Amino acid sequence: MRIVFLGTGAIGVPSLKALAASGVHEIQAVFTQPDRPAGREMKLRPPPVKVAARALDLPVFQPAKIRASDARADLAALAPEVIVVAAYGQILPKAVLSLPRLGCINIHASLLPRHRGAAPIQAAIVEGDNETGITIMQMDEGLDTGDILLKVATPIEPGETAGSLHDRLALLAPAALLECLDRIACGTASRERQDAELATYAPKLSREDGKIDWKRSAVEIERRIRAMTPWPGAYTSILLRNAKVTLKIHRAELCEVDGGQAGTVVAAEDDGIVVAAGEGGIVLKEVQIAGGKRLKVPDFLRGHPIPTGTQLAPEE
RNA sequence: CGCGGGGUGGAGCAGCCCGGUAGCUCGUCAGGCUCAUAACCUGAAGGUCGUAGGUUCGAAUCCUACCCCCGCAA
Repeated sequence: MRIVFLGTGAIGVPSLKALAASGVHEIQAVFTQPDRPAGREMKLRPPPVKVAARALDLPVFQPAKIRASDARADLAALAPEVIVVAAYGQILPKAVLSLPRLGCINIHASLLPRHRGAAPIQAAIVEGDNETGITIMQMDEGLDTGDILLKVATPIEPGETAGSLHDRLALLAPAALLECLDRIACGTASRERQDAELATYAPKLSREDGKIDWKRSAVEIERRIRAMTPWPGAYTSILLRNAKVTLKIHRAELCEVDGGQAGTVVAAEDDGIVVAAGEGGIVLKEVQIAGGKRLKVPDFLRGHPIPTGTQLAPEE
């Protein structure tokens, strides 16, 4: 099939590569978001999909707005049979959705209708779901509301972070996508309408979402830490040398704890920094101070002794 | 020119403002104590203080340039 690929985030990269390597599909072009100032120094950085597309020698389009008339004209000129969308980052107008004969197919990183929206992977972990997956759907004008073509589930392992889950899901997508395109080509694709009653919405994350509220239960906090890793990162603050600094938490586990006010350090040993939560306790295993390197707790404690009773996130 | 922190024996840090013998917590090695130990005691090895210049009688410390790491912000 003649395909145009619309994607920006890394989750679409394996799928793009798989399409290119399939032998049966022709990727006419890749549309991705413009290079944006990012990273330190605010240098212009190309999105992951662009890098992959370039490596595959595919034509790349980076319209600021896909709904702009010239961008639509470019698309129309290619006359794709189907458009594949993966974490593109822009809402597609009806004119684009109806452009290809077979419409637009979206790769979504959750089992729809659960976790529609921008941050489905993180939401699945925050909610404590036992499983999540990849949904291939026929796009319509709503936000992730289109008919489901294919779903692939995967269990969420204990201790799994959004980062590791993201990578696994990204690798799950290609097979599902190819299977789906096959069925569409043969006319054997089945469509399942989403049950709106079961829908949940996973809004885009912000920096604030990584802030730990120690009054919540340890179970919730532990999930949040895993969900926010590696981005935006779970963090709290701590008083070191009389200065309040941000402490990023890379790895933590649930633990037993007796007593202790929420947010206070109950013990700080090489085994970890034990913090009392609203209910239960969290033991920090790997942390990072602002400006410092990511450190395992034993190393961190060498240079930053933390007395028992220290209050995290003081005065907030 | 987006803002900011940092590069000091193997690890993590202090010392820098107010130049003048390299320090702390660990680790490593040896010895001791002990039924024994990751515990405790004693001792030892190990550092061009990111790189290159400059100021100075003297620079980890002050000045300049460059390299590398990281937090914020996106």
